[in-house]
Amino acid sequence: MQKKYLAIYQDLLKRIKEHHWREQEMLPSENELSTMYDASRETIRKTLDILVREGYIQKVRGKGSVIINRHMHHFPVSGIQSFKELSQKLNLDAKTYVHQLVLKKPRDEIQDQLNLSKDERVWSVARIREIDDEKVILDKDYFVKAYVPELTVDVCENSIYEYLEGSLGLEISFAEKEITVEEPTDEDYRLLDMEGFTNIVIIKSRVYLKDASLFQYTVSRHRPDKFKFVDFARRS
Amino acid sequence: MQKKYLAIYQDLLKRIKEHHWREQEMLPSENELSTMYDASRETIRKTLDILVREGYIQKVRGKGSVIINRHMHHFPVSGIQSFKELSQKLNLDAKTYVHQLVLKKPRDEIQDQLNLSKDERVWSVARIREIDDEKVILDKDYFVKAYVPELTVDVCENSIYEYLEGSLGLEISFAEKEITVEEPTDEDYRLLDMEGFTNIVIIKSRVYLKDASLFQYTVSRHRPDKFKFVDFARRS
DNA sequence: GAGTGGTCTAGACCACGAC
DNA sequence: TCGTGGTCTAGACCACTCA
Repeated sequence: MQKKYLAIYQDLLKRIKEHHWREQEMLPSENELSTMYDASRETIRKTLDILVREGYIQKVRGKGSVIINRHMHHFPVSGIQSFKELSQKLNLDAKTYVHQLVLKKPRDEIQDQLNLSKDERVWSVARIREIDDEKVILDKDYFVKAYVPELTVDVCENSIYEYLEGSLGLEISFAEKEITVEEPTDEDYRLLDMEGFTNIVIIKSRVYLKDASLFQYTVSRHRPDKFKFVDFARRS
Repeated sequence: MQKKYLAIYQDLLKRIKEHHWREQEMLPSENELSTMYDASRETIRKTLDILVREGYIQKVRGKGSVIINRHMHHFPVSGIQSFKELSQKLNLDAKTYVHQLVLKKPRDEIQDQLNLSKDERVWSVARIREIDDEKVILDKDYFVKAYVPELTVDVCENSIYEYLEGSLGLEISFAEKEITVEEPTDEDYRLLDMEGFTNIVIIKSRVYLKDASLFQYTVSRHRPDKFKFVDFARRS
């Protein structure tokens, strides 16, 4: 049997997306849902927790669960997503060029970011992303060889994540990201169509697997006009 | 009695921060914790869920809960925080100047962002933040009068959030944020020390209360060199 | 096989909101 | 007072890891 709380979650999510309830309207109470889905109240609460976390509903003590009007649900751009997933969702005219693909001992900064021992090697990939025929993103990925033994230009051109999760069976779990804005380097000017822009948005990520091992470090450099980030945050 | 799962959470968090366990080390199992704290396993799981959500531990099925090495725990800059909380945590030399404080019918964009009816009024506050004697942030806040009946220059100079949560008893619950980079306006050049910078980082937020009502819209404009954002994201 | 976390249950009591 | 969500329990079975 598949997980009950996930099945209920998917059913509720579907109904929410189909506007089965208006925004500001109340969901059925936990007890009602419990009867409706033939599940214990704790199981219902588990599914509602997901909807709360994802910003679809807000629970109000003594009243019920309110459907939230979420402006930003239209821009599904946060969280952990591959460039391919993203460009498909947003229906972008996107191309990827592999600029570099080598297996080597990384320089100190990368070694430090990935907590590597002296002699470990990493796959170093540099890719240029073209959107609407403009080169606007430079992605530099570093994968620990212990987790990713092989990597080809073909895979890098298509989708590394599809390969990692599909063929290698790696399970990505969480990531830390840091966003800053800096001056472009010579390399940025050389590889990207910077037009008049004199700043570049830098997203540095450390990506972890399900067993909490760190396997990837990425530096993604975006031309500022093509950058947008959305976030949903709960207080404490 | 205070909530048991929160008490346990705080105790575990304290121990983690005191490096009671090394990174990569396992926490005691859920059954052991259950005995240690005289709590049911479900209660223990509830406290562990918080630690997982906040990125302190990662659970691994069949093994246990691993302490995560979280580089970014040193930069507590994400989530919902007031400028005062932030500057205190980061120990900044910061000052705030109130540039404008008026109660008025907002312009269309604001009315739209706050889902307001025709005649509702909002407090419109513009504040300039100075860090290390440079004016680098321009904050424009809009508060729905129905929730914030009164606002004074004094409060705006100190901390509006302290006033809202302390004196008014409002409970902030969650926020949607959107980060983009744009060209500075004349106003930015006039009010901020833009030095040579030709871009500005814009953070737009909608802030909601515990009952899911939208009460604040904010546009925060940062000089790019003084901007940094960190994020912790879980996959699906 | 023993131990771990993941799911699920039925029932209890509490705090809060609405009437 | 009644219904809501919030906390907590004791116990069950499953899926997974490791020796």
